[in-house]
Formats: sequence, structure tokens, C-alpha cells
Amino acid sequence: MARIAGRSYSREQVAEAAWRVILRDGLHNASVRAIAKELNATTGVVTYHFHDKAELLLFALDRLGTAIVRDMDAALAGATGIERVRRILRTTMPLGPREISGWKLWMSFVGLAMSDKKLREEHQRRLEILNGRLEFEIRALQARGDVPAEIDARQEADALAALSDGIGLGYLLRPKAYPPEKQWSIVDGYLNSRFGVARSPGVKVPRR
Amino acid sequence: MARIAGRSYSREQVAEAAWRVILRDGLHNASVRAIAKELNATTGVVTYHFHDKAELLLFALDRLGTAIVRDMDAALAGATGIERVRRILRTTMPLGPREISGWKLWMSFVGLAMSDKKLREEHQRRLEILNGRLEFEIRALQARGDVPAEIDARQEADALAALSDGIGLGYLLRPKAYPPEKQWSIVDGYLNSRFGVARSPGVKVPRR
DNA sequence: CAGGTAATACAACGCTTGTTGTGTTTAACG
DNA sequence: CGTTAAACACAACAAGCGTTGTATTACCTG
Repeated sequence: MARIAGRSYSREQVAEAAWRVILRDGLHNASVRAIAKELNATTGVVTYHFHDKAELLLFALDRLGTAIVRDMDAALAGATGIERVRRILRTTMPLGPREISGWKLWMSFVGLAMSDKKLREEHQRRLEILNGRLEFEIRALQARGDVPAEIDARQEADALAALSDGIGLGYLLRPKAYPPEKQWSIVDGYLNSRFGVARSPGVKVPRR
Repeated sequence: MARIAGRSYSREQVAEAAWRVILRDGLHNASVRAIAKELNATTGVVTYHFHDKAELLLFALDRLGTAIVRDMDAALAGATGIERVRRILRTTMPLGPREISGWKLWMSFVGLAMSDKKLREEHQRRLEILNGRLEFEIRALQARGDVPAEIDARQEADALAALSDGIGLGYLLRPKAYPPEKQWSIVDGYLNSRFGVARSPGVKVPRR
């Protein structure tokens, strides 16, 4: 346990330093030494808090996921009906700098996850949580009568998640093609033609 | 220029060896030596045909993209109307082993592209071609009267591409959640509710 | 004040990496 | 047949990597 303030780094701080290095120099340049230097420390800090570099990366990805889930729950507070679905999507899509950074980190790890089983399982766990949230909200809308009962909530959630993720991926590679207004326009268009939900007026894109 | 047959490797063969190594061991293990070993050769082959390792990777990604475009054009032969849109999507989505390998390679490079400008530009070029194809077909459908003229073809193409890419990304991380039938079900559902196009009977998922 | 332990620094090891340079083979050409 | 250049093998290099071990600092406890 950390003794004092000032010195003594936590695992979270190491993970966040790793985030910054990955965002600035890429994952393949995120060496233990580079991460330690980002902390204004030496490699001793990293090797003390983590057994492996793999453990550090896994922890960094885990924290990234929990941060997203936390933001999502915070965004859901006080929302009802279809607005809850919109809030969920708003948290995952790259609308602001925070979400964009999250997406860049996420996609950097996806590349590694193609060949690393542990990282892939971590990705799966997180995606199942997110899609589960969407499915839950859609079922709630069906119980309310706002959404036709004959649709497959599970499939509809996976479709919505795919659309959202595709927009995120598209934004990272072609930012000009997917500006925030267009992201929302696409999603609203989908929600509208799929659930018959009226488009939200103004297409507000606030948050940070 | 290659003198004889048997020996003498081409740039394409080196790139394809790189593909196999990346698919088997991951991009971070695709060293020059590993790629040469995959060719049953030495590093001399690689260094002779490519100035850099970066040049090799860029070439490998470029060839992957042109292969996809070639498959797409082949799939478009003899198709008319909305079926052409379906054929395009069928080429990009991870329905068969070939497309799945393509997606794994593609996503491996995306991770690097987050910090490599050249790779990112190559990704952009390819995506603009693919989305351009979709936009062109949608405009053709509008000219035919099959699709309402008041919709934004550009945005509709980007939305469709995002949905397709999101399904591809989702499949790589959660294959069980996006089996081929479900992939088509989602896309058909979208086309149906968006363009009012009748679902294709049988939901065939052939090809390789 | 003394002892102990958490937290970090630092040096060193073995290994792998991309790259460069120099041989060596082989096919084509005058 | 002899020359030339393409195509490749091979060795060597410096740099960087993750990891390990040991030394050092700083705080808490008794």
C-alpha cells in the first residue's frame, strides 16, 4: 500500500502513463523504459507493480474498459426510454477528445489481440458487457411498448453495436468522413427507420 | 527482373509470406527473419526486394487492398440493382475463411496505422475506394427509382460501410456473436428498413 | 533511535531486432 | 566462352528489448 503522497505510484498511474505513450508513439513503441520515462521514473516502478509487461498491458486494457463502463453508467443517470439507448451509444462513439483517445487505445490493442489470447478474452468480456447493456435497454423498451415485441432484442443490440463500432473505426481512419454530426445523423437515421423513433431535435453533440 | 522459374522470388511472394506470418504469429512477431524463413530463404531476399521493412509492410497492405477490390469487381459481374450492393458487402464482410483472413490482416495493420502516417493514408485510400463504390451503386439505384431520391447517397454509403465494418470487427473479437447467417440477417434487416428492399430468399451464404 | 519493509533506482544479462556490407551463385548476353 | 549483373546467402553491427538481481532510499512501527 502506498505510504505517502508525492512519491509512490499506483498501478493505475502506470497504466495511464502507458496510455499516453501508446497515444503519442504507438503501441509498438510503448516499451517498459518509455512508460517509466513518461512517469519521470525508472523501470523499477513498472517491474515492482507488474510481474510482466503482458500483465501491464492487460491491466491497462482492463482499466480502459472499466473507465468506459463507468462513463456509460454516469451518462445513463436520469435518462428514460429511448434516450437511454442514445446515451449508451454516445459514450462509445468517438464524439469528443476523450472518446477519441479511448478509441485509439482500443484499436491499438485490437491489433495485438489478433494474436494474443488473453487480450482477446479481455476484449470479449468488455464487449459482452456493452452489448448486454444495449440488449437490456431494448428489452425494456419492448416491455414499455415503445418497440415492437417481435424483433430479436439480442440481434438488434448486436446490430446497433456493430454500427457504432463501425463508425468508430471509420472515424479513426477517415475523420473527415465521420464528423460528430454525421455520426449522430447515421445513428439517428438507423434508430428512426428501425424503431420508428422520432429524431432528437437539434442533434446536440455536447459533452466535454 | 526474375530470370528463371523455381528460384527467384517476387515482391508479391514476399508480401504473401508476410501475410502468413502475421496471421500465424501476429504482426509484432513478423520480423524480417521470420518472413524470410516462411519463404524458406534468408533475409537477403527481403532486403533485396524492399529497401525498408516499412516498405514491405506498406506493400503487403497495398496488395491486400487491391486483392479485395479485385474480388469485389469479380463478384459484381452480372449483377444488377440492389443485388450489386449486396455483392459489395458480401466481399467485405467476414463470411468465409478468405474474408476472415483478410479481416485479421486488416485489423493487425490498423493497430500500427494509429501511429504510422503512411499506413493510415493507405487505409484511407482503400476505404475511399470501397465507400465510393457503394455510393456509386446507391446513386444508380436512385436514378433507377429503386431508392428514394431525397436520401443522401454519400451518407448512406458511409453508414452501410460502417455497419459492415462494425460487423467485421465484432466478428474478429466475438465470432460466436456474429455467425455468417446473423451477419446477413443484420445487413438485410438494415437494407430492408432503410431502402424498403425485400429480403433475399433463403439467406444464402456460399462462396468458398 | 533502531529495525523493517515498501518502493524505487540502477546496472547488467541475454536475446532479438532492422540494417548494412560483402561474398557467392546463377542465368542471360555479346 | 567469358563477362556482367541480377538474386540471394551470410555474417556482423549497433541498438533496443524484457527481465533479473542487487543496492538504495524513505517511511512506518515499536
